[in-house]
Amino acid sequence: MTVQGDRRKFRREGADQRKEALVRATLGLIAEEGVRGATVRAIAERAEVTQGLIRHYFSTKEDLVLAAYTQHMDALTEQTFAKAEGATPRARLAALVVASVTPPVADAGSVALWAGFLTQVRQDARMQEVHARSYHGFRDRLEALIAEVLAQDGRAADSRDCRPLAIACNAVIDGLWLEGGALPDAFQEGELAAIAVQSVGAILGMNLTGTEAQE
Amino acid sequence: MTVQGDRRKFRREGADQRKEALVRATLGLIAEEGVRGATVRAIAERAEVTQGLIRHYFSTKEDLVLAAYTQHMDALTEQTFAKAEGATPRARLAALVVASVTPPVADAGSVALWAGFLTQVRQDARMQEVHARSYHGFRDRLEALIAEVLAQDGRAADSRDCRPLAIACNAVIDGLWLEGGALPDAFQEGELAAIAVQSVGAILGMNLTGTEAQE
DNA sequence: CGCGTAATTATACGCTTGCATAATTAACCT
DNA sequence: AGGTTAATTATGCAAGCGTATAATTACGCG
Repeated sequence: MTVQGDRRKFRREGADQRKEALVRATLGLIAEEGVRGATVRAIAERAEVTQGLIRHYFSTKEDLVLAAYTQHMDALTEQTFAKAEGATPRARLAALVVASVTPPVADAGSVALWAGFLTQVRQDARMQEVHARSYHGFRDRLEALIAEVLAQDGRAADSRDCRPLAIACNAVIDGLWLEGGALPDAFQEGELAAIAVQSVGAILGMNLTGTEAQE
Repeated sequence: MTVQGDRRKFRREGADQRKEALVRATLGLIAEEGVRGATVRAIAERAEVTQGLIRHYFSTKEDLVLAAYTQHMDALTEQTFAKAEGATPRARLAALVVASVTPPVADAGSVALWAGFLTQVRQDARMQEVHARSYHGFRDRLEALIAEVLAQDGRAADSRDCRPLAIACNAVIDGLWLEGGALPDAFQEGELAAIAVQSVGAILGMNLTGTEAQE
């Protein structure tokens, strides 16, 4: 004769699915409510489990946040480069630039997420590592693409020349990404994309406008 | 016969001085420990008062944070433009660009502060207002300076042309400011400044290099 | 000099937080 | 089938949070 209170029914799930659900819940909460809103209880509720389960999969909340940060940054880079398609290197670069300042990569939630994590990046060595890896990962791929574009034009394309260009292009992209996400109403539809393509073209000394649609 | 416990001695101060001390303590804590570390108790301790006094000057902690944010952003803009001196508009622009990506404007604390506040910007209408005012304040002054520079070269300088240029230049500056602050060890001394001057020059279609030292 | 009052301290309350631990139960194994 | 065990829930705890309120005290003013 069991007491049979109104104890909650549940299904057992694989560790990976549960972890991912918890990570998703964490990201959603930080994006919408800020780091402050991402409490253990709120995360559990959004993932439709009870709070104790979090401890079963992540030995501490810090670990969960680290996992969430890693996934978010990886997804951001991947999402951006996935759209960098085209016949010519120049077209791929233009497409990449446009994708960087256009939803879903550039939106208020992504920026809020990024900013929310930055605080913890300064205090947690593991977070710092993910941050550095993510930044360099993006920039190195950007530098490689820039090198391709320059080579196509018969211009010097070794790293000494390309590195500062990549840093500069990355900065414009980041700046516009940030401002678009933090102040969405300050710009017209497509305005940021046009400015981004124009500016990256200027920095590289070539005309990139229109190339994202070519071929 | 007073009980005379070891009650803390204190000095009375003007409202302005106390408010400013509390604001300074708040900014310092957010920069160093993150928003999480800026508790009422920690702020009071750093300002060398007891926590009750905060409520005497700010009716809520939110108000204190708003005051701190306002002061920080205003100081940042002011600090930057204060260094934008020079005989020619071109020299002033170059100096402004360099100052934007050089300490004390660009440093880890300032960036951390900015990121820490961004969360609250999305949730508090008053914070949002300060954010928008601060961004546009900086960009409008930048646009005016760009217009001067273009006019000197005999180029068109109305707002339709200058606005996108100002947005783009602002973005490079912000991007480099951000990356320098968030990842200080990834760049060499002066590297960001050189890239910034180079890139802004490219965007505006002119050579800005070296002008910050001229005259 | 002593009185009044605003500035400051002291204390406490109710809530939320992250984390620990014990009780339960769904699903797999033979 | 039924026992085993890992996944999940339920409950509790100590610490820290922002805020409220009452008790003190420094200081200007007559």
